[in-house]
Amino acid sequence: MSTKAERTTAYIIETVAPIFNRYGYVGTSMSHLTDATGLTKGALYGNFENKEALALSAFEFSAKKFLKALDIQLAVEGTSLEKLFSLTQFFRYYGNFTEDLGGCPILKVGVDAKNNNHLLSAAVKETIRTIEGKIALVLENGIKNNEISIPVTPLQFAKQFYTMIQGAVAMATITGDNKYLLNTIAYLDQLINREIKK
Amino acid sequence: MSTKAERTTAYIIETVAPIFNRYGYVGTSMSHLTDATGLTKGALYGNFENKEALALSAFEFSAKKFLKALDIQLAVEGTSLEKLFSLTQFFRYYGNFTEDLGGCPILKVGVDAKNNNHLLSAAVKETIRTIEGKIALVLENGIKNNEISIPVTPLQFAKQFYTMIQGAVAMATITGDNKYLLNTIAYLDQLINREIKK
DNA sequence: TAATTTATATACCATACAGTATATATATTT
DNA sequence: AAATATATATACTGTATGGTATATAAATTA
Repeated sequence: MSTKAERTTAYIIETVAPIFNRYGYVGTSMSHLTDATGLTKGALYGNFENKEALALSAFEFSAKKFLKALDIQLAVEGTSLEKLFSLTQFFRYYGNFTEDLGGCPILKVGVDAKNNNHLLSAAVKETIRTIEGKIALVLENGIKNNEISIPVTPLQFAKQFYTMIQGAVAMATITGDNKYLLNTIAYLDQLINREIKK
Repeated sequence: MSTKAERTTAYIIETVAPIFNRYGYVGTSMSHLTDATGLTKGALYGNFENKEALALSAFEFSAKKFLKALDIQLAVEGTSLEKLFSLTQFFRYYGNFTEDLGGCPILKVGVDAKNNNHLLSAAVKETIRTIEGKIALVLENGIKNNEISIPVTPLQFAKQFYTMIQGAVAMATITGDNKYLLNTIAYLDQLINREIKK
């Protein structure tokens, strides 16, 4: 069993993550976080060296949650095509998933940290690389199993695929209109069926 | 000729716009702005009611600059196809254009202001509507002149088109890798040639 | 349960924040 | 150029910021 201290650290991270995500690094104050957690500064600084370390742990928590969800979609039983459709289905109502996280962590933290926090910015880039790699792996297997054929490398296609999704995520986030996601996913599903399905 | 006061107001806006864009609304402090302009708080508050009004004027300045560039691309002599290719070419090196603005104002301010500033957020949404409308108009004319045919309404296609571009802008911004833009534009150019060109 | 280690709360830094009242300097008008 | 109107600089609010030293409380170990 975990110690009380470990549970407190975990509690702080999961409570704080959506706040950092929503309001950004500079937009989130320590008092904001003491309010949300019901703890004092002493507790927060006892568990984390400073605000930056806390924000970094918070992003890593959100990123891990996202990557786990991604894994679940791509681990669905069936062909690579079914895995891809499982993924697009996940993004169709991505808003429901990111609600608890305070928005898409890749987009929010990626844009926010760009000029404010190098460590955070680097962590986001690394996460993007991981995401693209996971999608590329599914494509590779699909090619190997003769289920699909793509005109570029798997990684290149994965990048293009995720870029389109992220565009819809950005537009849906900024405008508050989920149709951007629905329409983009409809487009991608068509693209899979017509262009890469063998 | 404009008065000294008007010129000062204009000078403040254009100096301040890229800073707000780069560091976000809360991430930009008034002292940050007095440093950049070489003026004092007295001057800034003499020309703008408060920080929010200043940020709003700054965004509108950036948005207008972007919309003007968009107009130039879409006003190029030729068919609707040539106008679209002129637009995609503009986005190929969009980073050069947005450098002076402190990044893409739609993306940066759109994501940043979402939970921090309602006025700014509304202004971004309005700008997006304008952008989509301008692209849709080109498509409408293309249909009318029998140059293109699209499977959805012009506005719907314009939204999808801009969403894809914005995805590449987001990924290029977050990762610092312009290839996202180059590859997305290559894809879009292909799409135009193969799917909508008559 | 007592001793000890560890975590949290309190009270406090110095600094930076947005914003303002007023004095001074600069444009503009006469 | 003088009078007037306007814009900018200065000096100052009160509050909030991230962070810290230390006291107190609560876990953990003996």
